[in-house]
Amino acid sequence: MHNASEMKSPSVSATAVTIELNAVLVALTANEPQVLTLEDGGLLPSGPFESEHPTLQSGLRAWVEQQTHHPLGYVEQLYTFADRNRAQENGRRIVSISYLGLTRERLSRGVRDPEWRNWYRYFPWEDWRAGPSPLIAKEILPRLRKWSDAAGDPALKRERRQRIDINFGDGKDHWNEELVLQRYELLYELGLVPEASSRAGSVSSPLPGMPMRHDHRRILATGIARLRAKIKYRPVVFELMPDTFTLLQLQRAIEALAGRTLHKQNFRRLIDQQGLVEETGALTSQSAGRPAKLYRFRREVMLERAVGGSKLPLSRPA
Amino acid sequence: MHNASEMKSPSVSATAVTIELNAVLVALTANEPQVLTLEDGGLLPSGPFESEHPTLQSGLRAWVEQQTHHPLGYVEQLYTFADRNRAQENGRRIVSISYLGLTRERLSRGVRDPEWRNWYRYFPWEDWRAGPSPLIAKEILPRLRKWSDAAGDPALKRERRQRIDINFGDGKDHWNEELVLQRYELLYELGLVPEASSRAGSVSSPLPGMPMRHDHRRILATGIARLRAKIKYRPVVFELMPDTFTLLQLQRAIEALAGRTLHKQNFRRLIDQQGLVEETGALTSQSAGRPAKLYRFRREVMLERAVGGSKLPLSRPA
DNA sequence: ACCTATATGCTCAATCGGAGTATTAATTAT
DNA sequence: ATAATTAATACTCCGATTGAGCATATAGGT
Repeated sequence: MHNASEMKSPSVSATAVTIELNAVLVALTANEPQVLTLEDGGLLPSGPFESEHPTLQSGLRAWVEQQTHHPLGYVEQLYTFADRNRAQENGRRIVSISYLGLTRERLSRGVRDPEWRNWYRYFPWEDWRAGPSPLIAKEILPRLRKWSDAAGDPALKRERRQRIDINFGDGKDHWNEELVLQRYELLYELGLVPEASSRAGSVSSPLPGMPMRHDHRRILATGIARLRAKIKYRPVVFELMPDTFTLLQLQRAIEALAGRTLHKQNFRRLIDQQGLVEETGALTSQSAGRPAKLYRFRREVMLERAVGGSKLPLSRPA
Repeated sequence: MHNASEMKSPSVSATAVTIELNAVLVALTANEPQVLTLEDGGLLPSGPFESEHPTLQSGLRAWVEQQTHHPLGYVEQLYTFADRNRAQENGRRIVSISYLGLTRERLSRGVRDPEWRNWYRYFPWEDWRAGPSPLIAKEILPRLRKWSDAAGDPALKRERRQRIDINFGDGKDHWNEELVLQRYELLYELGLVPEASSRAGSVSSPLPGMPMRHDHRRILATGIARLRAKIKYRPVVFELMPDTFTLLQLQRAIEALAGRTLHKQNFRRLIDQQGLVEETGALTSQSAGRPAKLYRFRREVMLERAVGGSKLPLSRPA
């Protein structure tokens, strides 16, 4: 029984840690995905969790809103980890809890430090809107192939080749836009990003793409990956859209996040099948081309659609 | 600039907290989903995070394996939260980080305290393998309807009805097996589970289904929900299966986790389309019925399949 | 009057997914 | 032994979904 009680609650002597909250705050400006950064783009906003906050999320909201003077919309937890490479002055371990936040407005516009940056500056190879990223074929794949060819064991070589294939495809097609994190981790492992420089081999001329301090670029990758996955089964894009918008604007928004172009007609078919939006009655006036209808998000569907498509071949209720 | 530096790292005076790791350990025995519990089923195994562990996951593995004397297979993080209702003797806040773990063997069999329990003892309404759970129509829906009918505002009433519908359907069909957590939370909100008794209204004769202490049943719900979602797009079931198995055994395993029955023929079609398994050449001998082929999991597919199906109507690479 | 840029409507074929029928091959009960 | 029972497997059908395009409509600009 003593064992059990040891398991059930931390002993008083349990290690004390400090909680750090990190935020990947996303907005869309001019059809470009933006993320809020600090210190010349080198850090994600982060702050301590103080015990007066009732929950972690409220703690996060508190300092984000205090810093940005703007309400924060949708928030979801990303991941928690204990950074083994960081400790505090007082020796306490730091545990980082990261969040993804979506917001409609550009916050603190023009201000120098909290600054919005296009997330593709950090991950240039993730933008396929103009076709397969040339960076992959020209810079990345050659180095990855060198790595897989360097494997002695044929089995290991096959494994490495497979891993490259899954993550980066053949440079042309078979691109899975959700693997943002895995791709970053592969590049990190091979020392192809500056953040990896403290480890083993030196960085052999790092790839294009801005680094961040600590593991903030990894956290950003996690956030992008999560968002790219989520837009497929939850109407979260609307958190980033203005109240009314045209279908093309909506399409461009999703394309910006996914880093891929969509088939216009099929996209429209999908949208109205899902009943996600309704016409406002108004039309766009300015700009070239035929005026488009304006739509608004049907907030009701947040309740209607439980989604969660089953890929399981269910049987009849009998 | 001072603002910025405040944001980037916790001040030395930042609140100290204690980390508690919780585990939802799952195994399958005789086609029933089992979860490891302590103290007569009232707690999930949990232990403190000590700073000598390089990562959170290794900390988790360490004490789980020390307690159960068995290696732990697949592990994934579930959620992190700061329980507002709990504080430690020394006043430190407790932050709980929960994990889902899958294991092939029944650990410490027959031992009294770490004990495996069928998870449907905690969530009887989640088992639809024998058809729509009668518990829902007889016990749950009547009480939920009382709640929705009690709403004065018609808009509120509609909202409540919708919420009931999404989560529990009409008692017959439209069941979404992934909403384990949302359903539990709804029941909790309405005070229909014993754990909610400390709050507002007293519990009006709680529903069937064993409670747990603290918020462990909520954590369990999170784990089940995650696993039910994951088996649809990742080959995690195999972490719970023996080395070789028949297709029916595999089907029963998935049915146990999902709480629903599958269409046998279509299930088989799906499995071999995906190329997840290969024949061993052997057949089953004992037991009634025509002998079945034995299969094994093709570990290679872990690499092959990046899966992540897109529901986006992509356009051609142009 | 054209040209260009969008918005929208519709079609067509391939594939997928849900449901069921039919047949084969073992074990168990009578 | 023979029939009943339990599984395993093979196929078929058909409606819904999805990927790709063609065609037409409606604006502003030159």
